[in-house]
Amino acid sequence: MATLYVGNLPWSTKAEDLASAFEQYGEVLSSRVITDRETGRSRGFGFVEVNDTDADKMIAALNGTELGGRVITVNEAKSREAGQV
DNA sequence: GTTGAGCGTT
Repeated sequence: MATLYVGNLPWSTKAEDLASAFEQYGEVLSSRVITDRETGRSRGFGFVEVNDTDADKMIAALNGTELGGRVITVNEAKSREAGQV
């Protein structure tokens, strides 16, 4: 699988919003929106785990598109932990 | 009741 970084999200975006948007273009395994640790508010970005086979076309399909009224950024995420090799 | 570049959590 592959992890996608999704940035420039509106504050109101939730993990399920990412999932429903990405599911249209490929297989979404998991989705997560990063929220502030202390306030619990959205940080305006998140991550979506997708099938590696679909990752490339999903980035191309969703990067620069509109979600929740804002144009989002989609890239392959840098893994903080396992997933590399 | 806010903000706006950036890469999270066991």
